Amino acid sequence: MRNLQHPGREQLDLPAVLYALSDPTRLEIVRRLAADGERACGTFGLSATKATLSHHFKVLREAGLIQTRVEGVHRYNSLRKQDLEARFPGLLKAVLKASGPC
Amino acid sequence: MRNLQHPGREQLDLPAVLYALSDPTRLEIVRRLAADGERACGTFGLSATKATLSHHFKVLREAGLIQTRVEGVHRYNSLRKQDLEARFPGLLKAVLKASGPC
DNA sequence: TCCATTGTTTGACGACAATCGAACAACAGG
DNA sequence: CCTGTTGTTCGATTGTCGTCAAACAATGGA
Repeated sequence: MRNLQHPGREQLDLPAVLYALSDPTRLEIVRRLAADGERACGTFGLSATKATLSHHFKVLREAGLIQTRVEGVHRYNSLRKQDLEARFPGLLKAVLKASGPC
Repeated sequence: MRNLQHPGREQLDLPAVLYALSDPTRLEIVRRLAADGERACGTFGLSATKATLSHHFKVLREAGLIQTRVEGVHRYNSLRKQDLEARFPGLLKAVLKASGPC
């Protein structure tokens, strides 16, 4: 549990990324990370339980959308903007723009 | 069955669009429509059965990605490029680019 | 009118996904 | 140590998805 798995930049899979983004809760997480930068899991104020949110973060992490840094008792999540831009140019920006004003 | 349902431009829903694109078979259909323009359902040479393909076309249609025109015994499908571009600027282009060379 | 073609619908099946409560693990501070 | 905090994992439930075969519908042509 100390070391979290993140796929490499070359392993990012487009269908998996699109699938991860197709859930409203996960899309909201990504929007906030894009707007506010790094955040701990518990600071999103979403209405799901801890277990459900942990599941969504896992889906996002395994799809390569976010990376999670462990520091003490917290997990700080951030968007993998550069990896995503390198692999899928313009995609993240288009999705964020399409998801409405921040 | 004569008149097919297509959502209006304003009704296009981003999670639904991303979900529709997150299946490899459906993504391939979209890629070919983008490359070749209008095509009948049976001309894609995909390995799934008629029933499965019909299901995928329905998902794409109901998400607003394609429109289907009935002519005789054929259903001609085309990408709703302009509606998609109006609602989600840059998204389709980024997805197509990310999905590999045509 | 009969038949072949094209695509949809139905019903079924197995696999997977979203959700939750409860138990667990790791850590920080007293 | 003990305790509270933060987040993960487990087990179970409920629902959805992708897939297929079979039946059906609509059309055009022989």
